[in-house]
Amino acid sequence: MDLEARARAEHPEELRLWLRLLTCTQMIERDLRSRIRQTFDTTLPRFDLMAQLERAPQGLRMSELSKRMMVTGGSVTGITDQLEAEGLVERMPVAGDRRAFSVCLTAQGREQFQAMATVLEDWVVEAFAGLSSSDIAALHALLGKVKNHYLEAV
Amino acid sequence: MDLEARARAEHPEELRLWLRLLTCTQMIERDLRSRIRQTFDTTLPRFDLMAQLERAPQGLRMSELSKRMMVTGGSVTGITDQLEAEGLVERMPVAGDRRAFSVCLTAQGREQFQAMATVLEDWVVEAFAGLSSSDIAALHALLGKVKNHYLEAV
DNA sequence: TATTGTTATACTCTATAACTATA
DNA sequence: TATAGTTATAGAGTATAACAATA
Repeated sequence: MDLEARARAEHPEELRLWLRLLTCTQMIERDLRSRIRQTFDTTLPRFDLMAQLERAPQGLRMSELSKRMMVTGGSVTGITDQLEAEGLVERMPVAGDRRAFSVCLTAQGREQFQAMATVLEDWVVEAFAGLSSSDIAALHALLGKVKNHYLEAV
Repeated sequence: MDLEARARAEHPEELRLWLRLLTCTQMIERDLRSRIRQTFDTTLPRFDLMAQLERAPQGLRMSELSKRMMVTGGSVTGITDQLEAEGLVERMPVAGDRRAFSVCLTAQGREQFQAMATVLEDWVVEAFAGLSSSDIAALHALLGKVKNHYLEAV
């Protein structure tokens, strides 16, 4: 067995795991994306940004959104522009730093987010209908390990 | 508690699981995408298409690629065009159906794929370094449940 | 001099729908 | 009439880098 073949044989489990993780996520994501667009005329990144804000009532800075959504600043600016134009979020000045903004959900944005989240949750429940409660907990915990290790490594 | 609040309270675990699944996948995907582009000047969907072909030495039809990659036919055509222009894949005629093609890796494509896969595997191993062997097996099995249930539901 | 956020550019992927050729 | 694949269009997301304003 040559070096390359050895390298492949040594850790095929991780690669298989990655491919399966990617498949599952894309499968569900494609479905949700299609439904969310048809039902609410919006996109997953826009929903994601609103979800971040919903958990941060005091608002988040552009840089913080960028970090949490794991997207570059330019993308956050673009998505925020769209949502602001539709009156769903607003840029508030930050006391003590005139460079920065705090992006907040408007009342309308909060209302629309709640409506979307309710429906989305039903879809997500469907997506995981093959799992028992303990399966869900186990999967959540394992992915937590992946996430935490990754964040520490960076 | 009104209906909406009940709906949200009844299955918050699924939504949390979905968000974590999405986060983990995007985290790893972003990293791999960046590395694969800088190192090999290619993209994940292109790699994915080549990976599908690597597992199917006799080649795959456009429609089969579309199904396995879970993207529309137009996307497959576009990616195949690029790869064919670079001599990495080729469209072969299918005996008995002059409408169809069988897309195959060329010798050069197979060679380049092996080189990429070897390096990518190391990156993927890094990504899952927080998991033990049994964790990996468990995660793989749980995602398998998700996947199979989803495919049956469709 | 560093940081916050925006702008400009270019590219990839994606879906949709209309289209051609063949079955 | 249905299927395989292509084309055309339009849109979103992304990265990069240059830029403005402020720290």
